[in-house]
Amino acid sequence: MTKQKKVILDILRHTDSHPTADWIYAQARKVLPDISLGTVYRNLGVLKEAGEIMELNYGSTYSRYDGNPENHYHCVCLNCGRIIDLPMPVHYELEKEAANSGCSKILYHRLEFYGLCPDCQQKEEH
Amino acid sequence: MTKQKKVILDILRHTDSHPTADWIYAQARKVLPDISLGTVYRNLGVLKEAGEIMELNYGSTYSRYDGNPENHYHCVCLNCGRIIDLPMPVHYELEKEAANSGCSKILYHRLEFYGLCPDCQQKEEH
DNA sequence: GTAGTTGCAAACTTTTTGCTACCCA
DNA sequence: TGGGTAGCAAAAAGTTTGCAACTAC
Repeated sequence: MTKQKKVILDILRHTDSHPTADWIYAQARKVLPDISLGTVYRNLGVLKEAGEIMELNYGSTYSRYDGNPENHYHCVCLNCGRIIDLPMPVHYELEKEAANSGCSKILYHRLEFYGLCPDCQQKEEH
Repeated sequence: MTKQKKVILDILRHTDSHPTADWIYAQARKVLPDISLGTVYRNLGVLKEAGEIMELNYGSTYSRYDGNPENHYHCVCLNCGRIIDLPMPVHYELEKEAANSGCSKILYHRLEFYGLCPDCQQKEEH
């Protein structure tokens, strides 16, 4: 665990904003001004492999990262692009159903809802 | 509707392989040898906007396209990368639940299962 | 001491874009 | 004849990689 990796993990653990690699890089530079973008990507890859974080790619050309490795569901705002964690229970029974529909050996599933986040919804009402 | 757009839509409507832009380009060139990759991308974008097709990006650096614009669920094989359609019903009640958890104005949702496809599952057993 | 990691920069992949020419209603 | 597309090639955007120097243990 190098200090670079620690800083990156720290940043992800202390935000719920599902940031991009670039944003993480910018934050990390505030602590380690000489850190490089390559190192950020390398460590994000290592942390992902280790199951410490998750990589999300919901309808974008770039990835976002999630410091919470437990399965949980997301709301993706089609207006501002924000990704919000949803405090709803994970429906493992869906995996049984999918298995019966022809998907063998399911390890996990992902569920995202696309719409408007509360902020954008409110703005639209004005 | 130019002939290029028609060919691209035709290719997508007649496969269930969720192909990449590159694969579509290769197929299209068999019919229209002078078609360019830029045109493929442009038309995929237009068709997506028109709701004729869907763009999928499940854990890859590149997108795949789905000629079936109706919401349905997928099984992503972690071994061979294949994406399979699942003939299970769409659970719209999940959207109600998500709305109650803080996601306003939900337009649609996506659900994917990650695991092994029947082929890879079988190979693993040997 | 050394195995693994960094910073840097160049390379790579996928997708987008600018431009001129073309096609067809 | 003119508005919308195509083809081409160059550029953009995001990510990965090779390498010499450096770190952490």
